[in-house]
Amino acid sequence: MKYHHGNLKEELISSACIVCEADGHDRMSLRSIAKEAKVSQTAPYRHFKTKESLLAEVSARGFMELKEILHNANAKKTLSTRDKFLEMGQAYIEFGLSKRNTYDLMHSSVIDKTQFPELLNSAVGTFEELVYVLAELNPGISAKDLDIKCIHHWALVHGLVGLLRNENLDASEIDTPAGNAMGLVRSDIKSFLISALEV
Amino acid sequence: MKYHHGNLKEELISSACIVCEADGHDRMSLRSIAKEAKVSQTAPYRHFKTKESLLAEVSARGFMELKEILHNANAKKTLSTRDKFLEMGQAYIEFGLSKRNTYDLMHSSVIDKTQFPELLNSAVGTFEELVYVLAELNPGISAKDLDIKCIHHWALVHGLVGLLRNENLDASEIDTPAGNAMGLVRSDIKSFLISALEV
DNA sequence: TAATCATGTTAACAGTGTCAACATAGGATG
DNA sequence: CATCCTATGTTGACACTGTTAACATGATTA
Repeated sequence: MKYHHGNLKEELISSACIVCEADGHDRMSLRSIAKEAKVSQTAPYRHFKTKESLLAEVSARGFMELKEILHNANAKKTLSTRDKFLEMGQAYIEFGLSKRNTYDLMHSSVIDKTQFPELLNSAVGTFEELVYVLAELNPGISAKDLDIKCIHHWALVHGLVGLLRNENLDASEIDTPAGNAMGLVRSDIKSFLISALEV
Repeated sequence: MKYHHGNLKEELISSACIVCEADGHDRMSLRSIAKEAKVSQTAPYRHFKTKESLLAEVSARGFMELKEILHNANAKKTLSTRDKFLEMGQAYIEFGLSKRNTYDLMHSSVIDKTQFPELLNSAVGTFEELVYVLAELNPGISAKDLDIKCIHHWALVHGLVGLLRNENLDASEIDTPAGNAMGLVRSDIKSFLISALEV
């Protein structure tokens, strides 16, 4: 039994990523992931100043993964620009729905992002990928209008993820117009995007 | 010193509303609001099965307040239907930004809304107000298309609140295109809505 | 070889949600 | 009016949390 773990920081982060996605960041305890790494409950404090800073790392990885997903969607050379754009929208939404709890953390207020610059950089990546494709799609647009258009579309997909994630409205046993519409949208995200993104 | 408080449930809820908005729901403890009501730390359990169920009450009040705000915006008789619609969008966003932490709770996953039917009803209220004005704005639209349009616009304002709330992007000392665009949108929400909602 | 320092451990503190057992008072019932 | 029931309060306890201080270990470096 060696006293020093050797790779503790990395193991804590990847373990935290798994637990956060499985249980939600608010139900993850530092002690439990320390135990999982077969290490004392205060060992994580040699690598992370606080629990928040470990969560920041998890969040940053989420943003990086999302950025890569968006980048891949935008890199499908067989597609038209418009289709790449739609593909990105769909990929974004699917990420938000499949990595539900991680996505939650990424936009949670438990992390004060002004204190984690590298996290901020990761978060901005989402925006940048959108800029590329929208610029291609709107030749001659002013920089300001382009930025606003990005926010518009980012807000749309981000908001849709938020609504769809809220299982209160659809998939509940209660039959409401809102719930039914949610189910409709969820079952065919691409059609929704086509009707919504087409301005 | 009377043994029975007389109005404890109501006092706990309204106290929780204040604390949640001030500190965020994750930093609110049952014990602290019990102490604030000058009552033992387990007294709340006579009125709420769990902390979650008290939070559900707070969330429900948030939805009710939001519904009223939207209703008032939609009831301004001097405005055209289109302007009422814009007014609602702006009111929604301003609620999300001013009642930041409450809005957070309302869309948080710490409350399993399927277990709180009255909360679900309140949440659906947001959707209903939107249905009214969009139906008026799109005469002859099919029920299905109307529902989808509602989700579209709801997602847009909901998503925008989420992005603007994330102080990581604007108001940070770091100068990024995303941050600048956020500041632009925030400074003139109505203009943004006009450009975004106009399909 | 000796010292330094990153990285581990143990012990402790204050705080949390929650439950079981008990106390009180006010309204219903005889 | 006396009695009991029940809603509502309290005390004490449990297991858990994040976090800090003090100490231990062992690899790197002078």
